[in-house]
Amino acid sequence: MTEEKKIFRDYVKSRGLKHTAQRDEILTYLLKSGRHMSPEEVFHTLRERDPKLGRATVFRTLKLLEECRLASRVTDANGHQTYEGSYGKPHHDHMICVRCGRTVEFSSPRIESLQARIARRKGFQVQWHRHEIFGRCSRCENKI
Amino acid sequence: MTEEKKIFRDYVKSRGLKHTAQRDEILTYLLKSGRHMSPEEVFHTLRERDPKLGRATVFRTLKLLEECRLASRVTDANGHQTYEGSYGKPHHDHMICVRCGRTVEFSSPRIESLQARIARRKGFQVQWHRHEIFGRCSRCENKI
DNA sequence: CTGATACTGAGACTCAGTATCAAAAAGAAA
DNA sequence: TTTCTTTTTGATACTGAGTCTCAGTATCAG
Repeated sequence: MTEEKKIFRDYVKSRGLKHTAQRDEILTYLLKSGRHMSPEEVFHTLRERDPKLGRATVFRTLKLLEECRLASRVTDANGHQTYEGSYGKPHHDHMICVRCGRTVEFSSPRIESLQARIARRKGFQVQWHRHEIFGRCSRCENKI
Repeated sequence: MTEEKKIFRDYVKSRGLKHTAQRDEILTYLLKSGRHMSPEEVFHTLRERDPKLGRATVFRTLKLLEECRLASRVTDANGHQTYEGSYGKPHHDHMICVRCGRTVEFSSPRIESLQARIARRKGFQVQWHRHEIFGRCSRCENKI
């Protein structure tokens, strides 16, 4: 059993929740894919294997995975929410290509610390942030 | 006639579009309010004066105002889109209180330039970005 | 004034996400 | 393994933001 799965089981147990086959499937699929995925995409793919899987379960589970920090939520170029497996990954933000949708991760301790300083100055307690840069990736630079 | 209205008329004309009473009302209202407003809020308020105003017109017009840089779009704490009049305002980002919804503007040339450098390094052509910090504002710091 | 064209509003539609609730599954304890 | 409580599930209906369509209407250049 992977590290992530153990964390998930522990989290679930510690909160008095229950471990289920559906939750396990969703976690497994998200981890395996290694990409950003929309709830809808997860739903449709897993539904092919298990035609009884419900939409709501997927949404609920992804939210749960976000809560226990195994997944993180990212807004894509069209304003929709997607999730990515985030265990062991340090915090990072995204550049999103408006043409092909490809995302490139970036992180900048210097931006983070400037951000923290600005917030402090305005009396703001930071809980989380979202820093998304939209534009064209190198591959799409000169295309229509 | 305000500067903004002139810009709007010119933009509309230059694109071969037409100036209408509805568009004017929506622009006027957005400018007067000076706040971030959801399309729905604009719609309901203006609808009271003009019961024939259509939802779609509001959405279309706000998008048009965004195109000609008279308004800018900001995601609120619940992930919904809002607009604010942005003419003459330099670019800025937002800190959003997750308790009361209040937004505080900030701008940091240093963050902007770090961002530009990172993008350049990854071969990314920046078109726009969104940097939103969520947390608690000073007034809500100690509340439930 | 007139005609070409853009715009409008009504309403149907889409799509992401949520609420509800009865039936099913989990898992602790016996 | 059986029982019992609690959580979870999936079907379904719903919500709310935003889009599409289209017939009728307004704008404005000539």
